[in-house]
This record gives sequence, C-alpha cells and structure tokens, in this order.
Amino acid sequence: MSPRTSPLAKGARSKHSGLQKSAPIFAALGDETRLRLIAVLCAGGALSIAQLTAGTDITRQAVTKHLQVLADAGLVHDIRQGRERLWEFEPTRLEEARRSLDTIAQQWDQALTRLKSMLEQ
Amino acid sequence: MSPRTSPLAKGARSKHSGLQKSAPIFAALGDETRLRLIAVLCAGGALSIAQLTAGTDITRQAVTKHLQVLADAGLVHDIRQGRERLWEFEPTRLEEARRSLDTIAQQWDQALTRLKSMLEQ
DNA sequence: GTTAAAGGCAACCAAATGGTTGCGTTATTG
DNA sequence: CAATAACGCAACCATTTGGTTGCCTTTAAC
Repeated sequence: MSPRTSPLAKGARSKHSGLQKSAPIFAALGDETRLRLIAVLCAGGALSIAQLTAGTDITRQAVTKHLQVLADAGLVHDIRQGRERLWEFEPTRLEEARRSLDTIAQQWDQALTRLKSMLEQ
Repeated sequence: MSPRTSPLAKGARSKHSGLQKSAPIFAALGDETRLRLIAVLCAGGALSIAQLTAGTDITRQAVTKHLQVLADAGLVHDIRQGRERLWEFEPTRLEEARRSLDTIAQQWDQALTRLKSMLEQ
C-alpha cells in the first residue's frame, strides 16, 4: 500500500493559506454580546459606550472590552468626540470573512462535483 | 431633550434575534487550526484522526478536541468505521453563518442608503 | 494469538476570556 | 467653580480554552 500522504502537510496547507488569516475575525464574531453590538452598530451609526451599555445586563467596562476585541479584529473603530467615544461599524473586514466562507463553500461544491463525476464513470 | 432610547433594549434586540444563534459557529471557526481542519475536510472527503494529525505540530488529542468543538457547532460529523473514526465536513451550518454575515452586510447597506437619502433632502 | 495501529478517557497545566469592582481623569453643564 | 456624566486604568476573579502526558481499550494484520 502506498503510504497515504498527510493532508495537512506543509505543501497542502499553503493552498488554503488565505483562510487562516480570517480566524481572528471569526473569533471576534464568536460571542453573542459582540454579535449584538455589531448588529446595533451596523444599523444605527456611531454610538457611545454609555449608549451601547444601556439595555444590557453587563457593565460598561465589559462593553468596552468587547468593543476593544472588535476593534482589534478591525470590525469597528472609534471616534473621539469631546468626553464621548463614538463607535462605528467597519464593513471591510466583514467582507473578508464573507469571502472566506464563500471559498470554503466553493471548495466543498467542487469536491462534490469531482466525486459525482468519478461515480459516473 | 427626549431621553435617547437605548439601542440594546429588549425590543430593539429582538429584531436581530436570528444573529446570536450563529455565535457558536463563528466561535468554532475562530481558530487557525480548526479553519485548517475545515479546509482540508471540505476538500478531501472523510479522513481519520491520524490522517488529520499527520503534518501538524500538535498532538492527536489536540486534534480530537478541535474536531469535537467543530462537531458541537455542527460543522463536521464523524463516521465510525472499524477501528477508525472518519470525519466529514457538514455544509449546513456554514451556510447559516454565511447568511448571518449577509444579513449584517445588508443592514449596513440599508443604513447607508437611509443616511444618504437624509442628506439629500 | 501476538503485535501494532487507532483511538478513548482523564488528569493536568498555562494562558486567554468574560466579567466584576474601585478609583482616577477628563470634559460638560448649570 | 462645583457637580456630574463619560470614560480610562488596573487589579482581581472564575471559567474556558488549547494543549500536553499517561494509560487503557478496541480492532486489524501477520
């Protein structure tokens, strides 16, 4: 039997190298509170920390931390304005994440197509 | 001044309720190793734990744990076969995640459109 | 029927995460 | 200028996470 080549070997891995870059974006999206913040921000424009905290059951500090995580992932950015700090949604990185999921879905479809054509022979 | 209603209040939140459901999926995707596993699985069909471990610098146990996380999120499933346990990609939940990102992007576009039309008046 | 491969279980570990509280700073507002 | 609103900083905490090691079980191969 020919020794099965490992699918995760360096060579094979480099083909998918674009994907791993978006792991931090997904990680930032992988929290209910942060998803809620994103949803609110992308619907309502620039909001202050106090505004974003009102109506939640967590502390302002917790919200600040979540916003920082989102900012590190490039999903939001802040605008200093007087004694307030307004936060705004940033769509660029989200598009990256969308393209990543599209890539995966495409590869899956291709694999299915290949499998199908092999079965038809 | 009318008291600014909190954007995260229960009423406003229920409008976006579909989103929070996909937080666990994003969390599962939010790790480089797991993204790599997904990429390999969606390209190569069903693979065993040993195969998935070969070529990585982490332990078989670590891979097992990652696969379990992906399975909990519904992104992969396993097939017992003899002494092996084959893992396969499951596209359903990934589609959910895609739709979530689409929803966010849509809402952002709508917000921009509204803003634009307000500025034009 | 041994031997070796594939995997499961469980304990353990360090670091990251999600959250809190307390207190200090900056900027409005009256 | 005094009061207060909005925020920053830092310490602290429990839990989760990503990973390891050691050992046991199951299954295939010879």
